[in-house]
Amino acid sequence: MSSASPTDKLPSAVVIKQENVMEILSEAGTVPQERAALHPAPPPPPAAAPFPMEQAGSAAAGEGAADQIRLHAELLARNHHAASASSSSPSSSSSQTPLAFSPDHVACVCEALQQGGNLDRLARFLWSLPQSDLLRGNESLLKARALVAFHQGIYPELYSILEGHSFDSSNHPLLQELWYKARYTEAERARGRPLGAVDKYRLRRKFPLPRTIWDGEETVYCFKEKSRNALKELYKQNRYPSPAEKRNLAKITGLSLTQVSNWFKNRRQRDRNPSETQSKSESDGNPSTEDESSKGQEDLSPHPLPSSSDGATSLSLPNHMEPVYMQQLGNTKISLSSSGVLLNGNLVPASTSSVFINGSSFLQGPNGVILNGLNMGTSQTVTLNPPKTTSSAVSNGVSITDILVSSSEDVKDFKILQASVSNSAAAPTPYSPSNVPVSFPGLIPSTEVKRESIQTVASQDGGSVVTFTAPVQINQYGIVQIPNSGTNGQLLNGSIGFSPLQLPPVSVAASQGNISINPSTSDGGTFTSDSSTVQQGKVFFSPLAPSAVVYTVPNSGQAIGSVKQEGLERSLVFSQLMPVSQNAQLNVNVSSENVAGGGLQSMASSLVNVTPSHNFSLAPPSLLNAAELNSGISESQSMSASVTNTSTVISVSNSNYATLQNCSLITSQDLMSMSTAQPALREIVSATGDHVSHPSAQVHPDFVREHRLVLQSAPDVKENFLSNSESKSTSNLMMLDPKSKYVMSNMVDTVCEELETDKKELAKLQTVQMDEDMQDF
DNA sequence: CGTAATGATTGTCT
DNA sequence: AGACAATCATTACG
Repeated sequence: MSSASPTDKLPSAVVIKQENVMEILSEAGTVPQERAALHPAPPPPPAAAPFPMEQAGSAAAGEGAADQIRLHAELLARNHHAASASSSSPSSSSSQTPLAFSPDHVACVCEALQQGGNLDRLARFLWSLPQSDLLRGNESLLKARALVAFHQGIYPELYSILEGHSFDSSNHPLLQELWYKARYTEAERARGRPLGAVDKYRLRRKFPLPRTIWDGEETVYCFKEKSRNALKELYKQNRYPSPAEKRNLAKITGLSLTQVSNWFKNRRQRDRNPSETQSKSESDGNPSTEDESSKGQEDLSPHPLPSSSDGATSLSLPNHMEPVYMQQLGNTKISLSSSGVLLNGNLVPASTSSVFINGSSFLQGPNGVILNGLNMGTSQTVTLNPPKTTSSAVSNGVSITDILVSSSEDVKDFKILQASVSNSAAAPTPYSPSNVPVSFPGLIPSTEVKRESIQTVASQDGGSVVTFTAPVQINQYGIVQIPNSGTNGQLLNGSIGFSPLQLPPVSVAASQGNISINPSTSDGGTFTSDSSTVQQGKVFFSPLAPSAVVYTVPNSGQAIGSVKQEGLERSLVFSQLMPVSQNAQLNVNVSSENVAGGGLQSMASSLVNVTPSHNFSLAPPSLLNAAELNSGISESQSMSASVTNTSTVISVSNSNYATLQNCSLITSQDLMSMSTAQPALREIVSATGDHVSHPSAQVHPDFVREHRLVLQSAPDVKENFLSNSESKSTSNLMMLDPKSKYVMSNMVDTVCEELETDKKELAKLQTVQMDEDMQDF
């Protein structure tokens, strides 16, 4: 996502030809060279005064004024406004007299000169301008001044300009670049050597962009942890995913197809050459060596903790029990391989028989139960205990941490990291592990645990019991609240605890089918339709909106609500399953044959307030899953479904799309909006088409999507615009070349012409276009 | 500031 | 077109 990097040059998706402008400017007898001869000396240093006109009726000023006039005359003459231009005498441009040209004219000229890349001339022009209130807030002028300041190396002036005026977002890219480049240049001069990438990065950090030229939106370079986990998981299974798999993964992770491909590419490369990266953690182990499918059995086999081969004992879990590994990465951690569950966009690889349900993280075990809780409070007690031999349940109530129990080779990756997501109450402040009691003393090898904050996780022999003291709430991340609770408020992050979905590995392996919970559609088909490409046996839960599921533990009146897991029985106790948000409907489509077959069934049945049928739908509508968005984009059929129910964003984008495409006549407003959209479009394009900067932000994908749609439709729009404008003989401002690039043609002509009618629009338009071009500066 | 980890890009090969 | 190797760029950590 290089596009996100501030230093990256945006691809010149929009190219404005400068020849025309230059021709015009030089045609009227003032060839650039001539000008150079006329004005061999650079304008007075801006340091003295950016707009020296006031102070000087000097010859130099007069000369500048003459230059200005000449310039304007050139421009205007071509637009049949020679009369007005000629009427003005050189003296008319003095400070005492009103502007010979309107601010729009001045802006027009500034833009034209910027366009032509003739900064020296632009500098002279600016220098010649009188100080006028009319021009004071003129953004084009300010931008021109900034450019000139940069060009002349007067950086304090540049910074002052950039910080002193809140620029339109369309100008941000250019001005940001000026800002950074000025910083770089200053630093280079100071150090006397070229800057490296890291040096530049440090400068960017040291001199953050002023908000006047930056919307404050952070760029994200690294992928979300859950995305990486999903990638890793698939990688373990298949180092060479098919295009379909990549697409699917892209959907799941919210990454672009290119990013997914890049990731695999890099991963393979780095696994291949472990030498270059000594990172032990990497490799995920031995990627190449294991073919997940073949390794399935191995994966399933527990990996003893480093501390003891007999992990079970160390955990004070039954001996027969498989070792449990705890892992937590960011908001989510995935581990395992064979059959998986996807919740909230998190891919949970299927392991032998484990189900993860979690808004932002989950626990996984070989045969485990995953309960993840955030901020459950100290009172929360989780008990784990694998009944017979295979299953184990783990629940954590850590305020910041999620625990993931995994079964296998992921051991290397197992780490407990600080979770970034928690309920609102959770402060972003780093927590200190020391404050948090760890109740799995032996469970977490110190070497593997980076940060641990397991508050109360206990395991008991005798029965897997997960206990929560009352109230559990569901926060936006899916925290479940338990009604009836007494005093202690507890939050379960993860929202749903599935205790006993654990099935013998066999049953899981054999069972196939997907469970999908689609937040967006009534039919829930968005995911399912694609699920075929997904590995069988996986359960997909698309993002649980802030609503999600309410998981109530009966008997909450008791000190501890409990979910009991008994031996072979797969019982799951859900006392309440209620939609928390609007329209929230829980919709789970479970293939009949499926899954965990009995397991799920039992689950369903045990869910109170849930239809016994295999289907329940979760339709939390306010949020869209990135995956769905992507699917919507790539696959039109799914789009309609999404649109109906979920997000206004989508519908908006659709409407825009339709509008753009269908409009036979594009008004100036349309044009403007399109133009302003370009920066965004360009960003997207540069980002290999679709990298999402903030995949986590549910809204963001929408944004991207929207712009993608716009992007798609843009060519048509432009063409329409062109033909329309031409037919109306209003202007010929922009043209599209075969490569869909903008071509500024006869810019000055048109601009001046337009000034008569639609000055502002054109000026802005032009500004936008100019900005695009100015990237090269 | 050095460095590790990792995402992106480029050029080449098949 | 996709895979690959080499390399660059960004970010974070100490």
